[in-house]
Amino acid sequence: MADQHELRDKGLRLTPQRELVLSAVRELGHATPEEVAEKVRQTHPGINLSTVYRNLETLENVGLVQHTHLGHGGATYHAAEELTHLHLVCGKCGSVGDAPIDVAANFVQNLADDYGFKTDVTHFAIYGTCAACVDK
Amino acid sequence: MADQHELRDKGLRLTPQRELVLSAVRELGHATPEEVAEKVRQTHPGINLSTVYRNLETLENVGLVQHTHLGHGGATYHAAEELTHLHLVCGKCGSVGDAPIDVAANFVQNLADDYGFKTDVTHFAIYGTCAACVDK
DNA sequence: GGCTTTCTGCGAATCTTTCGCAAGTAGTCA
DNA sequence: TGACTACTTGCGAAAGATTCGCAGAAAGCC
Repeated sequence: MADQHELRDKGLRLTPQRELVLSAVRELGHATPEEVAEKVRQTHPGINLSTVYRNLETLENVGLVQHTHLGHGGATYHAAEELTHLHLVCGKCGSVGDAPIDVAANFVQNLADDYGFKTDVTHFAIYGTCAACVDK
Repeated sequence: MADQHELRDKGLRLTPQRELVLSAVRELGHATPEEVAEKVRQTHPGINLSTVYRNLETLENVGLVQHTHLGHGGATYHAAEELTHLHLVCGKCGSVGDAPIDVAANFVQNLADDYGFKTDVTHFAIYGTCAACVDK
């Protein structure tokens, strides 16, 4: 794990808290700030929620993590390198499925062609009803 | 305006507050609860924010309005009959553009075919960078 | 080792949304 | 029209999420 280089290269100080926040995001796949804090507390019990928020923001500024809106209110964070799928959120059962970004390829292309809009499909979840709930 | 029928037909009582909330949503196109409250206060200064929230929820339950996530945290509300477009939110300048749902037609189809997922494209905004900001 | 600047922890402040409760009122029935 | 009941409103408080200010801690640099 070359956290040391990654963080230093971005002009950030290397603190235990910061490294832990970053690796928690990577391990969790997607997580709310609250979940990240809980994960980090397993190895560093005293960490403060404010610190988690601040580090998520900092890491996002330098491009190491990104957040996505999965619904309700809260954002969830991902490691930037894992953002290769989009999220299918079911409004009925609340499940979150994944789909490769390819399925959106021509949608993205349409928006680019017709509106000059450069879409980041991963930023917002795709809302709807999952197969299981449709069948009911 | 046949508010009277619409609301009564849904089994709701016809209160000035409720009518005003509904017509505010219709006039504003899309608006946060706070904006709806502000609009309603122009004609009914004493209205309480809780009342706005409760009415938006009630109106949503009977299908007269719907909410969409445009970003940050808050939801924005639309009149149900106007939900014929999707929202293109620019992460740079914050502008919200519209596009007909047709541009997403084959994306929606892909998700249905491959995942059995029935997509409601209007519920979440589409995030990205608008033409004006791309050019910069 | 000492210095400067950036972080962290902590508590308080904000903001948004929800709740409980008592008073008000729309719709209903005689 | 007058009373009755159930649904609504206003208000204040509560809850949850996120941000801020500040003082002490510690990372990186010489």
